[in-house]
Amino acid sequence: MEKLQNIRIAVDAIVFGYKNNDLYVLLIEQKFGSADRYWALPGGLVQNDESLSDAVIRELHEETNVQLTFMEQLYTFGDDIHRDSRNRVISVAYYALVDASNLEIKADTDAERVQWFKIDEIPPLAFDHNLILEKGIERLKAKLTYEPIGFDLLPEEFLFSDLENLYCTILEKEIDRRNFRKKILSYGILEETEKFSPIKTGRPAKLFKFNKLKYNELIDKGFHFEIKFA
Amino acid sequence: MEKLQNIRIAVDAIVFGYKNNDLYVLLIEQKFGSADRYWALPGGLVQNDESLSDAVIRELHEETNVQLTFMEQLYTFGDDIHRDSRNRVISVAYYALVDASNLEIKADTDAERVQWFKIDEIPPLAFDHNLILEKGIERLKAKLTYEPIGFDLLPEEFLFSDLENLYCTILEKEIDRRNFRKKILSYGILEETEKFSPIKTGRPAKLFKFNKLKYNELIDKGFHFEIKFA
DNA sequence: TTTATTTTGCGTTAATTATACGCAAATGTA
DNA sequence: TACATTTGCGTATAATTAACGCAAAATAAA
Repeated sequence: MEKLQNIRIAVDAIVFGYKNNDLYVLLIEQKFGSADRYWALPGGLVQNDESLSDAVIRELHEETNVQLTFMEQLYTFGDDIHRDSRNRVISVAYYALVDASNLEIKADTDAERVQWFKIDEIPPLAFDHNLILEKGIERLKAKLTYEPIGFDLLPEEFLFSDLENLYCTILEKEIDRRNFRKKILSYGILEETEKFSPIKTGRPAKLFKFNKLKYNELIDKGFHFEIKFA
Repeated sequence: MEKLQNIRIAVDAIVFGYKNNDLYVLLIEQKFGSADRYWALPGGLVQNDESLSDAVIRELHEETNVQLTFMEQLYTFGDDIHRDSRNRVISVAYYALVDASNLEIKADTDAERVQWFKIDEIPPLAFDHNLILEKGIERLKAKLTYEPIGFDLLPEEFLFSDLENLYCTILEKEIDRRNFRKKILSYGILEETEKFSPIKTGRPAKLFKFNKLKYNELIDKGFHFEIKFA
């Protein structure tokens, strides 16, 4: 007969933030391992009476203060049976977005440090977390082109140039500013505010808001969001 | 301190097949439960020393003879902690494609029946398998439009009208036969054979083959497969 | 006070792609 | 021989995308 199943199940979360025209990821460094310290994605074992998504929320709350604007399951990593050298652990990875523009993460505790890392300055991570992160970035890039999740990385009110820069930097592509603006505006999912940017150079720019209600209405009518580039 | 983790991990597989101009799914009915018998997706618990995808392959092999042409992880179902009434079980769902046109599934054993079900004639399934299947169909539909996985549901050599019908029936949309043909041919990923269809009505039609090598070459050059409809 | 500099916001045109068809060719059948 | 059926190729038009031009509104410099 089969041996009793002895596999642990964990969740890990990729938290993406965008600030200063760069994409960041939230990492933690556990200190109780004393010997080799590694930066890692926030996460941990799932509790018996807890749903997977609740487990992610809990782990993130324990380690950070971040207010998520979007969260979605990414992939389950369980093909490498030695991804954790101590035990067989299968990890259900999630990725989440936050408005990092004016966000405080929790102060470091005795147990761990928490820090934002630029996406192109990621250190070697614990377990297979570099792999997980890679897959997360891939997914973020793809999703950005067919769902309006870019707004979840920006403040409630933002400049058109912010949105444009977000797309350029994350997708690592050049886009024509004017065509981009025309396209997004044609969808009718942005609301113009009366406010102007506090920036002191060039022509003052209006602040815009994403109208999620309007977006959902359009979706019901068969609308499909899409941003493509050469 | 935390209670020891007591969560089981299983895999389930949606096997899609296409024949007679209809999409089918492979279901099994376990008999040892005696009382209430339910049709269910093939699957089972993951073994300690086995990768997730190996577990799927093994379970499918135990229950069927199918030769997979495509397999991909779909989603991990673990938000409903009572999805299995007996134990907490988290299921990693996969979906796979086969050429069902001339395929024998295993004969029914004492333990279970195996059968193809038309996608619009699915009975109530065990656990949350109807939900899993729904998500699988959604994914299949989406993927069909941006990756050439339709060929994995067809025989090695197929008619253009087969391919066209496959897209029409799975996506439940009408398409213009001539524009569809033009579009696919323009990609240069099909190979014409010298053979003709054995069908005895209308003008004889050439058999085509999907040239995967050519497709991969194009992908490397930045090609993007896409089939859109009104 | 003028003159650059910078960034926004709105337009125009050409190139490409999608859509909607027409129609002859090649077979089997009445 | 005429007819029904399905394939295979083509063409005209509409719609969308891509590539730019340029004035407006502010600050900074001369």
